Amino acid sequence: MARSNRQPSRERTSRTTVYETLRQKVLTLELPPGAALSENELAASLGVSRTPVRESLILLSQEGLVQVFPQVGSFVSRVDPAKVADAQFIREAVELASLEDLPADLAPDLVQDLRANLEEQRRPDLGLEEFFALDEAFHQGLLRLSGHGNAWATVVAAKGHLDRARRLGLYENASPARFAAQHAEIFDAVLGGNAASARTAMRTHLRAVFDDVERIRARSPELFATNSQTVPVRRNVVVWE
Amino acid sequence: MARSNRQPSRERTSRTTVYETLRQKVLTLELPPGAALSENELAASLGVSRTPVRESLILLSQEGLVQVFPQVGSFVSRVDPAKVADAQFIREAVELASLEDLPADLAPDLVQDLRANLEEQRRPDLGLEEFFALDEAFHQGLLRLSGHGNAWATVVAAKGHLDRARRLGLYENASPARFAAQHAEIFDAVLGGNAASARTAMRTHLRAVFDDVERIRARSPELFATNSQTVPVRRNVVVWE
DNA sequence: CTATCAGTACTGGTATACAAGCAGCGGTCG
DNA sequence: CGACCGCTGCTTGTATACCAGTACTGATAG
Repeated sequence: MARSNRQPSRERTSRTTVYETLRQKVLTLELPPGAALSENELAASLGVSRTPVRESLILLSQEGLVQVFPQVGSFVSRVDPAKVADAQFIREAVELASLEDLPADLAPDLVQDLRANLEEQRRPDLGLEEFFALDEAFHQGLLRLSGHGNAWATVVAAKGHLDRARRLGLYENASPARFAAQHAEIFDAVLGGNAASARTAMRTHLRAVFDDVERIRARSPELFATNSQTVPVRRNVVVWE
Repeated sequence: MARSNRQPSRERTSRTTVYETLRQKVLTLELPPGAALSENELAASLGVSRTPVRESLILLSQEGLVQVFPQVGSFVSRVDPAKVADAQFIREAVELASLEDLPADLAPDLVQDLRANLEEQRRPDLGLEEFFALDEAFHQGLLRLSGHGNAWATVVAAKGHLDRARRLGLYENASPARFAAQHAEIFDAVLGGNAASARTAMRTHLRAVFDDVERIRARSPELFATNSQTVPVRRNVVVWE
């Protein structure tokens, strides 16, 4: 067997790379909702054994991004509108609350980072994935302003379903410019110390994508969970060679 | 053909029981912060193989309750004051936000549950663990009133460090009566439709334990993480028999 | 033709074997 | 005496073997 580059020195284990790879593929919809994930197939394609793959799937399962049915199969979770709503509620609660804790004088370096971030968002040739990365950094940066940057990890863990819905929405109308403008509006209100309008702008912004979910659902229902209990279906194993 | 309502027949796996057992022992401080967790020892004592134990430790590690150092060992995380603060912030944000979403007419059955819960909390011979269980149910019940019951799972995942600090505090003064009274106060304000006083009462309540953390830390510093980088130390393996 | 029922190939769950790294002990050599 | 260095026993990481359960397939009986 070909032995891959062995370098498990510290913290960089096979499991972490497999986990990050799979998580990214799920969030970017490269692995679409409903896709079957075979531990054996993933292990073979990633060049590792079942163990790290399996442990990654367990982690993703705890995040709600993957569903594991014993003796049946593992599947990318369909986007659950209820979970999208939950994530929306949590995110709004946390981000709005952080605006209340903004200090009188903001940390200059954090402000500078946010400014540069907004500048990047205005680039006309921005790709969607680039915009998502900037968006993530922007919102985490806002949390940092009030000293609650670590809370972002919790928000991230909860908003997997929301993120996939967001991507579905952006893949359709593909207009990050509108969100970039909203970001700038929030930022200006924060800089001006106008807490009330910052709250309003933030709430408007966070609900913009959320309101699109039903529209997307009507167009691509197969990506969403049915209200009834999700049913695992083993796909036909028809291989031509 | 009607597809049979397939429910995950074997949700009860070794891993889930091991995970729940370990998590409970960590939260109740039966496994105190800093304790060494050997996968082999745990497997032997629980009567299973390393696999489910290991997978449980990975899950607990993702929750921040356990730290795993490759090739060194696994340890129960020391209570991190920063994470306690993060959990406090998130919990306060979510629970206060839910109060804003309370419907005009509350669901009668949920109200009845909460009323019975509060009645239980008044029992004079209530044990600490019983009180904790009631406390959890009460707060989740409040979230349910506003239709955000599922958000509790996210709060639970984030508040592991906070819970351990709470237990440390309660083990000392052991007066759940004060918290029970605060619960009743919140509930009365909710029933009366007085959103403002409900918010105030909730905030006061949630911060009561939090303010005790520093006092506890002064008395039992070994249970808390040092601000400097935590250093894993392999304990001496001296066994007399 | 239809219904039934084994066969079978797959699934994830668990147990086990082996690999690689860290720390302390104690002998050895300068 | 002191620095070094391999031995030893532990740790977690990974690979693999085996198990129980499930669903599709296809032959077979009615």
